[in-house]
Amino acid sequence: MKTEIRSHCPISYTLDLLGDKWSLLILRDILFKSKNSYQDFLDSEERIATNILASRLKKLVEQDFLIKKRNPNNKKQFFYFAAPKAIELIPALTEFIIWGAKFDQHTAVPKDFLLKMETDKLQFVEHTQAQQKSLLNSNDSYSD
Amino acid sequence: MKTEIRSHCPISYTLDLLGDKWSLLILRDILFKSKNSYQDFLDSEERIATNILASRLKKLVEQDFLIKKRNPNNKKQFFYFAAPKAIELIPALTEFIIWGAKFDQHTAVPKDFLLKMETDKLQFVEHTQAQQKSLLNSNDSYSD
DNA sequence: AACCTTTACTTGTTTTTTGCAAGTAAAAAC
DNA sequence: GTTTTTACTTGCAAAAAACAAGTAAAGGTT
Repeated sequence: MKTEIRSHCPISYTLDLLGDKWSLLILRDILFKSKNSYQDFLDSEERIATNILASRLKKLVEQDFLIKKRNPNNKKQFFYFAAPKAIELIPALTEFIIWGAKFDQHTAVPKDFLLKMETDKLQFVEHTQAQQKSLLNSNDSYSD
Repeated sequence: MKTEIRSHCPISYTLDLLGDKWSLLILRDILFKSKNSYQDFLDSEERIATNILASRLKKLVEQDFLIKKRNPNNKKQFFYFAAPKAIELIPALTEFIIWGAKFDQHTAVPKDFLLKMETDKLQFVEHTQAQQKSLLNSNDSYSD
């Protein structure tokens, strides 16, 4: 899978890597919902197709957004962890959360949660990033 | 054009509205590059096709991201202005700029500009938003 | 040891979206 | 009155996504 880069405008570049229907939703599952396996992603309510999921995971690993590791307790299962390139997307995705919650009349985000998130935005971002970094480090020893 | 909403997760919702290959690039042109007309958008280096541009502009107007107005000095030309729903995307797009500039080895963004943007992020965001709001207001009197 | 389940995919086909080339139509300029 | 500008539309080809089904290996169950 080759990703065509339309230009070196930073917004365009980001969209070329991640601006399809599913890549950012997989990253959302990992970064904000503690999901890590193929089956976890399949179970998400947006219902990604198996072939699309497989091809997106492959691309995200190839492009260093995700790191794929065997579950040491179950040789047939793999876990996907956020690499630094993905962890650095947390500020942008946080702004998407704020925007989406503000303009979706039927948003799943509770009002008080949103309010807290907006006032303590930096804290929320840094806390989420620290969480992902420690997850990544704690599994450093695993193979694959 | 009907937009299917996959879920009311705010990230998913945002992507359902804007997560195609071109919508956010049109908004970038308006929000960050002072572009406002059909011809301006066609001239962008990413080379959108005319039919796609027309259909995206229609959708963005229908969904209240953009306001379409006649050029009062040239009856055949239209201008597209960012509505509040688009102006509120500036924080998210700013994070995309920062991310894209950081991870694209060949980014068009100069290092010192990026550094200034990161340290004075809030100021950059608010300045860009204020600019767009005044543009919108100053054209309030135009018809269409 | 044989069978069933879990897990992570792949394959083949249909549908939807995008891309490309050309054409239209009305206002404006010359 | 002819050409140019501006904003599109149309028709067809190519690419991407969606859907349904199948594969294959590891693990668990009897």
